[in-house]
Amino acid sequence: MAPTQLSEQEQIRRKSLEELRKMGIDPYPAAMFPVNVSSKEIKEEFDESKNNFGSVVVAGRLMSQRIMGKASFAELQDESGRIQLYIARDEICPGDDKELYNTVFKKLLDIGDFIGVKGFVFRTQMGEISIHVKELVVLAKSIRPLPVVKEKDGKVYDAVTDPEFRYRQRYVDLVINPGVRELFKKRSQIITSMRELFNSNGYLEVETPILQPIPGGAAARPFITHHNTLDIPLYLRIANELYLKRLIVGGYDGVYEFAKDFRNEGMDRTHNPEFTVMEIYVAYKDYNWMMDFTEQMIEKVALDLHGKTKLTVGANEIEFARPYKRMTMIGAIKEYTGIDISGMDEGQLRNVCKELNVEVDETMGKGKLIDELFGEKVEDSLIQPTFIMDYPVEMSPLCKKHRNNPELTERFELIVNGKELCNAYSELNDPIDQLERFQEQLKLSEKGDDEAMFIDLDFVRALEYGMPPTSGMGIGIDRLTMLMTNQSGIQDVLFFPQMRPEKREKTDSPEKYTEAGIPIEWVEVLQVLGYKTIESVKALEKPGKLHQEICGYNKKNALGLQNPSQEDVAKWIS
RNA sequence: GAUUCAGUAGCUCAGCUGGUAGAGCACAUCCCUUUUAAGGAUGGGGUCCUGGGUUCGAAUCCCAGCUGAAUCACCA
Repeated sequence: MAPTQLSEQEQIRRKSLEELRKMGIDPYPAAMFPVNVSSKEIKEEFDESKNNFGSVVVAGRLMSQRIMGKASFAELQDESGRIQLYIARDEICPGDDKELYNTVFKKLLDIGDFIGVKGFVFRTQMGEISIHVKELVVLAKSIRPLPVVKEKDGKVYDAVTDPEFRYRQRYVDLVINPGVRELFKKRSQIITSMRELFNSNGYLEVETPILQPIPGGAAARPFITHHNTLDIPLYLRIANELYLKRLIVGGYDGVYEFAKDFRNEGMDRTHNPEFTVMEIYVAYKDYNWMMDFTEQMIEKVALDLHGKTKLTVGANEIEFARPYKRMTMIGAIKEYTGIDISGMDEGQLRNVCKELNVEVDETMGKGKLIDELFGEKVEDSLIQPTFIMDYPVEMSPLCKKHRNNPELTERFELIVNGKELCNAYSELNDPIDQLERFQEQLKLSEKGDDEAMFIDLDFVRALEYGMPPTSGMGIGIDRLTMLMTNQSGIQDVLFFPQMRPEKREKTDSPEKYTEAGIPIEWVEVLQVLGYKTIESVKALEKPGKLHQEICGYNKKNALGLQNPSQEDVAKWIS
């Protein structure tokens, strides 16, 4: 009997796998299985009086078994949900051979196995819609036990709640925790809903480069990589703005892209290194139009998803119905602090910040100071959807100056639940102004701002050919999903949030041990005892301790191996 | 990056002021003709995250580390 590192349950399942094979049943058959209905359709549409569903074929995971003599109940889970199976021995084994029921179903099948069944739908005495099974086949064996989560009247028992487990093994989370698959369907539906709106307006869905020689369109630290053939650095995009505007130059009236962006910054409950944004650019529009359009989009998303516009998010009720409140940034600061900062110079602003205990430092210019004021004193208070308009020009190098005030820009953000959700501009299309703004950014960068934008001369060249007046808007899809599904962490709306890599212990091959003079039969023992590398054996100082450990293990587990002498063990170590 | 909390069976968790490692579910064996989170009985299963220290004795106390979470800081 070989020692093993598999748990008892895993060993049993592997044994069952072999038993199935011995019985001539392929635990991983290749042939397609002709499913003709989902569990959800059956539950929704079954009508006893019509006796519809007289012949159904369904497949999924076996999630529970309740065996009562020659009849059993089981639960089958497919993508749409669960349905109860009624399995009677003499129904699935009409002849003399009762192995399929007695051995395969009762003994060799486990929770998590994929099976397929054929039968008819009926209602049990307890009133539950069930499938009376006539035929049962094994579709795929599961050899790793699934945590068992139970649900009764909407109450969940023994849910797997450990975030590390849920995020690292999302496939398990999806199988066992009710609602998780549904949540990610909602995410998809949000995107579909937006796409419908854009397409119905005739805007074109496009794709632009993820690998960019100049990471533009936002202020953020990029990931950097290297292209071997060109032998140049390439950056993973931090935004798709500049490429989409090039397409407006090229003559499209409306373009949009659902894009993964990458930022090499901190990770927390609202930041993942890769995240999804949607950016849209529409020619001949301005930011006023875009505010209307954004409202329309958000309202539609809420309605399509929930059939209503008033949603609970955390402790708040949020009304997503149009129209949303609109305030200028300076107006909002005035409203929430009582201080009118319009016309103030840098020194005055700095004093205001000090007065209000807003932390500032020497590198901050006028725009940054106003931004800090807003972020500290206003943003958190804006729970209901609110457009904040007219940001200082220093903060918005890609945005057109305000038509009435050259210190401001025609920019708005949509703030919901105290957090920014959308960002939009009347896009800057003056190539000379654009180049100057880039040069301003370069100065910031020389001052040590590692998030200042790079100069993209090709983009300036594109603007020189002429770009029509255009309005653009970007929205974080992950954050939108969090809002719309009432999730508090970005990790909960990403299938595979970024995690520190799992530490896997290095394990040496048995050859390495035998090369060091250790007999093959002791290798697995050593590894089970935690000496997974030959170095870890060599690192030991006292052969006596190891000798005792392995002899003890041999005795305890009745392996029947001939114990080595202490001298032998000492040779392994030396 | 700072502070706090957590890590015990496949899963959810208990384990007090240090004294033989526990429950439920899951698993195994047996009994049972239709159950509803779970029919009954019996049983197996543990690197108490890792490494040090204190102690006659550590899951428990101390130190360091690993992993995760929360709060804060930073951050288009």
